[in-house]
Amino acid sequence: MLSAAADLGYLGPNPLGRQLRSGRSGIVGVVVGDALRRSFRDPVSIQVLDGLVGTLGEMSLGVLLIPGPSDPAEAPVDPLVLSAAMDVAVLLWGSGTQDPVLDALRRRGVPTVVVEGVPEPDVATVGIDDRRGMADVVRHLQDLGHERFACVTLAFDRQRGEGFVEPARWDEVVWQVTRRRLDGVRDAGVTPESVYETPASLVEHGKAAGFAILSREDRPTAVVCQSDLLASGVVLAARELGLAVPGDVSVAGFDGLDLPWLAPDVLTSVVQPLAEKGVVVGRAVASLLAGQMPEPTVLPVALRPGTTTGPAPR
Amino acid sequence: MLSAAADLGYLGPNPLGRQLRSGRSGIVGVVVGDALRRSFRDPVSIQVLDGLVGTLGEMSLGVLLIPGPSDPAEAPVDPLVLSAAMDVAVLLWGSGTQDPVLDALRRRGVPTVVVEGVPEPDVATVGIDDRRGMADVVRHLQDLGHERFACVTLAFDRQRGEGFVEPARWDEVVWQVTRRRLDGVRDAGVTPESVYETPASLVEHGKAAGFAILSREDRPTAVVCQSDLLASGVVLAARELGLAVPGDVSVAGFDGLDLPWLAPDVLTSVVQPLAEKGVVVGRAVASLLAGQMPEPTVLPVALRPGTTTGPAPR
DNA sequence: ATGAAAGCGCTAACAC
DNA sequence: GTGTTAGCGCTTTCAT
Repeated sequence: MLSAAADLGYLGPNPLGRQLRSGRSGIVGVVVGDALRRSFRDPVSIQVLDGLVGTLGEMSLGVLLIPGPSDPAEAPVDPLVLSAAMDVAVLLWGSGTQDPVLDALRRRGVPTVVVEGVPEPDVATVGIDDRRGMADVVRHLQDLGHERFACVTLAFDRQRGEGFVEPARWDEVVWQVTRRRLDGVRDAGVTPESVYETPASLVEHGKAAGFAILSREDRPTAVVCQSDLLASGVVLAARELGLAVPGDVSVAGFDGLDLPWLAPDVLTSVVQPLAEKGVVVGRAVASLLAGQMPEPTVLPVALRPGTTTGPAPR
Repeated sequence: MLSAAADLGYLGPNPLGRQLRSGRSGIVGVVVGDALRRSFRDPVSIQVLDGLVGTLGEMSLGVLLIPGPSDPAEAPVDPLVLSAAMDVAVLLWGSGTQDPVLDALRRRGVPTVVVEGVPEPDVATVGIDDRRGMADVVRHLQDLGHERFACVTLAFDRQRGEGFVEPARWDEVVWQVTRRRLDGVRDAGVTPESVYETPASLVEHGKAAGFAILSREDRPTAVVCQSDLLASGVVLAARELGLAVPGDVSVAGFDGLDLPWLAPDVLTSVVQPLAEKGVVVGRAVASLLAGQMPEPTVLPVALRPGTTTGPAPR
């Protein structure tokens, strides 16, 4: 009988019918917080996505990739956000309040998990204690005698500026990750001598920042970066400028990535549990599907001292 | 009136209804040829995916990520392949004939684009001329006087072995990319002194291969690698062994990636148009949706001589 | 036990 | 032009 059906051209149950009937698509829309080409080059997003896909796969849920806002000029909301079938949405790298993507999802009534965003009552949130992690790494540098700091930050907002930012703008940071990590530095009682904004977490931007910061006459003794890729760019810049790390300048990052090509150095960094974050997001998705609103989760981070930080010179 | 509807709890048109009605889900299932954690760490897949997502986005199509076969022990076909709604499927890194994933898609009647696979009449194929590219880079090395070659290859099959492979197995390569690039070496008239299989295109595996190949007494003068990540691992291994590149050993890769952390070296490589490949795949998807079977496409590659290859020693 | 029917939310066709 | 209806393929309910 089954073979008879096959002969007649029946190709198996049509998922569309089941989906309409059940009201469920089995799809989780994941808005990566940026153009895909950038997100995908970012090991941080990748590892979170990996943990997430694994967890969702066990629940027979698929991941629909949705590009986040890319060019400042372009429409901030991808059409898929507006019209794709999805049971739950995940915003990786949730920006601040008043995110147009989040607003659109709210209007559609799509339950949403925001990663690294601001906790709000109607969305699930998963984040890390990055403010404290940043404070920890700055204190580590203070213990080593450092007093003159520069910060290399992620983008402040959709404009994605590149270059030194005057102090007046330090409090006008729209993107939460950038903001919290900058606040962490100040929690340790430090006012950086300079803050350099980068448009994205890439080695090349870190390198540019490193050249800009370290070729000044009055260069700082410690450079604190908001990501490991940025930090490794700064290390490479220092090496090319003939500066010893950490002899002349200490460099610290954030994320706790493996950076084999920095060998023999190991970057001092704040380790965050990336794959676990993906798993926790997956569990939050499951809760929302079950009609529950999970508690906001804040995962711990840990300082990992490496070989790129050392006693302040002189 | 519209606001009245909103007040009554209407949240906009339900995509599920439209999908059932139109018979179209607007979703393209992309089977990444590997566990996501590996694919995502691979800049090659990422760039193709980026070009693909961009092109599909313009057509209002979404990308559903589907993990490929990961562990040899696990089921070779992800449940999503069997039951997710999708209008077209894309197999990145299509293996050989008799791919269980492709068979499953055939049975479901899902039109499919295979990337880097074997052309077959009922599926669209997009690939590159990698066999010829490999022959070109080997000839480049021959012109430099090299006669003693080692090859570092991608995985032969799902077993993903790691280590030297005896000549008897050189013709039993299941995965087509590996096979074609190995054939390319022989097209140039070279029989490698040794072939080293790696389980995945990662710097660390290249490093292991480099140590194994270059610490032998009778080491070759040229190491030809099937990917840039593998090649850069070999370069790092050579450096750590105190060998000069290209003074003592020349190293060539494949893909044409930017590898800033290899600086000041630029890897000699065969450049393939990665993002363009994604765009071409996107166009093939569009053809299939329009009911056409696009011609098999083979994109060109180009040798990019860098600083990691030079005259053979002595 | 097996079988018939209703309805999920939409769109396209048709009637007013 | 505005309104009604049929049906996409499935699952669930209800009747046999």
